[in-house]
Amino acid sequence: MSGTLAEKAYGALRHDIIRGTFSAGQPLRMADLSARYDMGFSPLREALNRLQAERLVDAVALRGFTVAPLSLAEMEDAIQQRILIESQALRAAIRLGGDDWASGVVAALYALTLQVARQDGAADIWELEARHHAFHRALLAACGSPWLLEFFERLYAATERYRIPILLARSTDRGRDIQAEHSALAEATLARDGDLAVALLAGHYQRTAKAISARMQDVPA
Amino acid sequence: MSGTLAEKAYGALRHDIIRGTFSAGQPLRMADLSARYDMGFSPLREALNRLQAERLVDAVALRGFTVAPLSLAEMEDAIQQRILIESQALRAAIRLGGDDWASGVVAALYALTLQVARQDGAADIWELEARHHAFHRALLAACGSPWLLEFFERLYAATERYRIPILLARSTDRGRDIQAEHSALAEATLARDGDLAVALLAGHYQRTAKAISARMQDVPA
DNA sequence: GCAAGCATGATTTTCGAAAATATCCGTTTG
DNA sequence: CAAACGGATATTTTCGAAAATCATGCTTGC
Repeated sequence: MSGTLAEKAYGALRHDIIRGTFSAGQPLRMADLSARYDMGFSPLREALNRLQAERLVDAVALRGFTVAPLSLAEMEDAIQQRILIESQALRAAIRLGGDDWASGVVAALYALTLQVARQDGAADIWELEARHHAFHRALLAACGSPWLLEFFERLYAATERYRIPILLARSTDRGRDIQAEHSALAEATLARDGDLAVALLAGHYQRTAKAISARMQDVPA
Repeated sequence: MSGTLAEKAYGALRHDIIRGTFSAGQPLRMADLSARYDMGFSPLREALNRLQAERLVDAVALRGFTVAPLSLAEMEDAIQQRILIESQALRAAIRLGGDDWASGVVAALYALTLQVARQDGAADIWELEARHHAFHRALLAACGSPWLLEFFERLYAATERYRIPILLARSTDRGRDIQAEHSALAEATLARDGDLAVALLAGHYQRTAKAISARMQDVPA
């Protein structure tokens, strides 16, 4: 029923890095990880190598692994390329998507809206984040290009690391109604208005980049 | 002076997969690899995990690794996304590149031309391929985006697997002067004519896709 | 005083065997 | 006869220890 230990290690490490359990730049020592996840070195090293290929961890020969650092420049690059990749994918999905895709978008937006409305404990921030990811993935699902979808996942993971501090601070971005942006984006998409949808998507991400940038300069570390 | 065994394994396996030493779909058994590369399982598994993250090998839990299969659809997708990624990167490089970048392009084109002129033994096909890769990389080097450059490398590796059979067959593509295409592309780039350069780049790749497609239907296996 | 050399301990990397799981093939059973 | 079962073999996956390398701090020599 369950997969291998290496797969569990990959999932757990990826989660803990993206969600900020391990801080950027922190060294990941084999002995510590072995104790934390209760497994030997072999599955851990396999997971770390996969994460290195995804640029979530850095590795130096004979000096082990560290969590990949965060930088304003990398974040801005990642957001800019997200706009490029996702604009292309969104136009393709609008062109190719059928009813299954359209109803998937509606469902994902609705599930996201439900969670946004629930303003209870901070624990649900992770559920909110999962649904946010699912919504953006649903928009592109019908694009027909495995490569675009993979690049989307890579860039989403890269930028999620930067968004977590904002989510945790619950800073309701003065004046920004993110859920309204999501609704408008979904509406334009379902109306098959590619130009408008892409414009809304780009605006959405540029505002996100601004918010992250502002926060990173406020709280450098 | 040398790195770890895992790094050697990664480089050797990547080379042997891209260059076609291992055929697509072939299972990669640990015992065989251990004998072939003269090392234990640990460094091999690390290399295979990295290659799995790059989609050059497939893995199924407890059933080991196989060389990722080739398909016409994946090739066409990869080429289409290369056009997207590299067009964006080329425009940025034209905008941002300085003298170092420009002379790098000239040097890479010249080195490629020298090798094209040498029509000697088939052994030099690999040198030709290395210089071809270097030329395309040089065009984009100044784009300023690590993410675009990484996607370029990923897609280049993916499409190189499809081009190898054509290179080996030395089929001089009836009527196609590839080196003239490279020269024209470099010329437009150095003249900072983004629109022309991007158009030439797209044409270059679309013709390549056609040639691969034609060959794949001739020689299905 | 201070840099270079050298033990010492910490950490990563690799190996070889053991454990876990899959695959094959002959047998049995309905 | 087909399908399910079971044992033997092949293969992957994981562990624990050994080997290799790095980091630290002390000593030595100038």
